[in-house]
Amino acid sequence: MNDHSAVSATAVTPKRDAILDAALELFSERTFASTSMPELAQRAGVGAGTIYRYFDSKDALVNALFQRWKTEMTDTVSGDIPAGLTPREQFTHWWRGLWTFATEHPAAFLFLETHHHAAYLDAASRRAGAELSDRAITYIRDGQRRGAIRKGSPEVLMALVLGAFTGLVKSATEHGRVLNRTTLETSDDAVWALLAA
Amino acid sequence: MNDHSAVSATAVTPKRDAILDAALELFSERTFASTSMPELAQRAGVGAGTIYRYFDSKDALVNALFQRWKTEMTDTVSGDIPAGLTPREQFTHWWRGLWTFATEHPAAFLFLETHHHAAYLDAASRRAGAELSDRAITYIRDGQRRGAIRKGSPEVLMALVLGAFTGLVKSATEHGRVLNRTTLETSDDAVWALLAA
Amino acid sequence: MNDHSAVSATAVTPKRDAILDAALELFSERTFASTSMPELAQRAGVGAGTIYRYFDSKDALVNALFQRWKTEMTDTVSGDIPAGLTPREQFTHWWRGLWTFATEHPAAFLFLETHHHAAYLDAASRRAGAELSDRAITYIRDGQRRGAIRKGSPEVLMALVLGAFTGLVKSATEHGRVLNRTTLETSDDAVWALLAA
Amino acid sequence: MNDHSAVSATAVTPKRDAILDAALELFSERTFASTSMPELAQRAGVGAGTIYRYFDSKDALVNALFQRWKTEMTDTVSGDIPAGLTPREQFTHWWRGLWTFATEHPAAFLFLETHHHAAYLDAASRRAGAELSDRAITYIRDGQRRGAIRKGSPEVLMALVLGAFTGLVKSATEHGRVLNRTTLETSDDAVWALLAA
DNA sequence: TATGAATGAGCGTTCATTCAT
DNA sequence: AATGAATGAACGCTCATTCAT
Repeated sequence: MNDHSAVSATAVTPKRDAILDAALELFSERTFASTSMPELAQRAGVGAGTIYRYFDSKDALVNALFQRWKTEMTDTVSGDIPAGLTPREQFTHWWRGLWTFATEHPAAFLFLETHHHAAYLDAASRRAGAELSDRAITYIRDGQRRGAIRKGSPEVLMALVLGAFTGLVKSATEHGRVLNRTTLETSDDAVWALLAA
Repeated sequence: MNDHSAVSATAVTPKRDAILDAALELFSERTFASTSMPELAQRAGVGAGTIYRYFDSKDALVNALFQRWKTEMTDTVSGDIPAGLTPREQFTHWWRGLWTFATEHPAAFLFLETHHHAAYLDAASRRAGAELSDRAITYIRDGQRRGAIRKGSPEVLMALVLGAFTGLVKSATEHGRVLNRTTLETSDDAVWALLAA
Repeated sequence: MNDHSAVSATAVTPKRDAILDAALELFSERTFASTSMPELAQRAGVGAGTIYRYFDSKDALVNALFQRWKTEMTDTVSGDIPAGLTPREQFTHWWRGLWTFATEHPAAFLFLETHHHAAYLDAASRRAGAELSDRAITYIRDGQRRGAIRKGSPEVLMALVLGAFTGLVKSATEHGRVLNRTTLETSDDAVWALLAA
Repeated sequence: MNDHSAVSATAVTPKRDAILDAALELFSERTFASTSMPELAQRAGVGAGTIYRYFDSKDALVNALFQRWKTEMTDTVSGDIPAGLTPREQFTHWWRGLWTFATEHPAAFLFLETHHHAAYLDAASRRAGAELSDRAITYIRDGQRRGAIRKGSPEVLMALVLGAFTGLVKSATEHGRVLNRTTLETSDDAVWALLAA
């Protein structure tokens, strides 16, 4: 069992990072199942055996990658929403957070989306995956209590909102467009209308 | 090259259908890449070699499957919208059409979604995939002209709407829920609010 | 799980036999652990994948081989000892049986000897391996009761006798000699002296 | 080429010894082929690279180990047989020597036996392996000349005797028994009967 | 001298595809 | 038309060996 977890976060582990970076590229270009370890090794610029110094298996690698980026996304999206805002203002923080993450790390966003349900995700990955949803549902429930968000199952509303954002990113990726600020603001208004009471 | 194109559309080709049906089951249970041809042959109740009488390769099979279901979905969703309706009424037809397809063929809906970007899709599949989007964009553009749908890029609005629906279906699947009529009506209102001027 | 056990014993399965024959050659020339599957496939004249139609794994193959030959050896050595003989006469049947088997199937004899304790042998192999010993111990116990065989632990006496025979075969193999009839008769007398009361 | 041959025999080379000791343990627990160098390094408490300061390769290591223990066994078994004894008395020295070595170094005894024929043994190992046999054959030939040992090929008689002893040790090991003094004395008599004229 | 991270050839095994029946 | 035994390239992974530190 290795994962170099004892190494401090500031330690330089360039090969481990090169492997994770190459994995993110390949798993979002193709998929996990259709990326081979030799291919990954080559892209990372390491020997095939080297991957196994850092990760126990292909599955362990994809889980480490998933957790790393899901945590980053959760922090970026829901990490620093100030208290004392109206639900409408909070929504803009959420939407802008999603936009920031998807713009800065488009491959990571698509990787997380594509691999969300995958059979090879372990308990830690599933827990990491649930955190952002949990926070969003809390936000929606609170907004409903304050009369700002429409009635209905918070899970359904969240699914609609996150689905809409995902649709936006995929569409932009497919057509080679970027998510510009105009799109951000238009969509912020439109999706808030979906949510508003 | 075979695809039985000489066989008339109404001819009964039970093995071909059995193969496509088994493929849909397996590709949505696991994934395309992690389904093997012998496995597929067994599920379809045919010999492994028989698949190659109907499809040139595994890739050709997944393309045929994609086109079959994308066509079906396009027809179900946008096939019979009566003329002379308001944009709001038309939207309900669209949304109900999506719901009908996703409810009657949940595996097909998820299969189409999952494989939308896949590298192995050929030109015909991509064309089939674009048809529904094209019709939706036409609808949105028309609604904007009539002042019923909010301003903004039709592509973006469509991405938001289809993304929202996809989010709904995936969420239901993940939590083992079905898309009931209440959810249908609640979401119809909410998503129309997203779209409405 | 395959092992073609449903196939009748008289069915011709030439590839399966070719694989087992090649495995016997290689496992006795080198060892199980240092024989590779590609090497084995080549020696057997089949593709590497073909081995896996007949055996689930390398371990399953070595177990099938062990059981096949241990059964054959048990039958040859202890299968047809007539009733009503003196212990001395019975001993000659045993010794001649060992000699027959080791002469007709020298590689099999060495393979069985070398792999007797191996960690990868399964329960069925261990059971097959114990049968001949059990019969030999019964013979010794009976000879002791009749006063023809010397006192002492039957297990120890059997270990000495079978060990002596094994030493003979290994020595012959090492020096490229065959076990001729003179050696057979000399050793029959000598080993009976070991056993006799 | 290294083997520290410049180092005097009495020099303390604790790492080399630690490596050889760990190798004996592991090669008798599993086998040579299924013991990895990193595993061996860890058991010996040295770095993986360190092994290569003392031994050129895995093969060189197993040869060094073989020679070390074969020499020790030869000395223990045939090193101090006093002159002027009868063949019967000498035999007891031989048998007791084997028993002493196998009791004090059971892993070494089994290692030597298991690797006797191994393809990777070099000329020096084969020479070391032949020494004890040569002395035993000289003893048998002398005993035959004096009329104390039965007629027949000395090689065959030696193979029977050493084989019998090996069978005894393996049987004891398999059943978790030790070679006690009673067994020693019983077997001394029995095996002398095999040898006696 | 000693280390252990790094390598890449080679392992056991799978699977898309072919072809004799 | 249909089969499924057979293939061999390619998979995930291991390990003897090297070499920068």
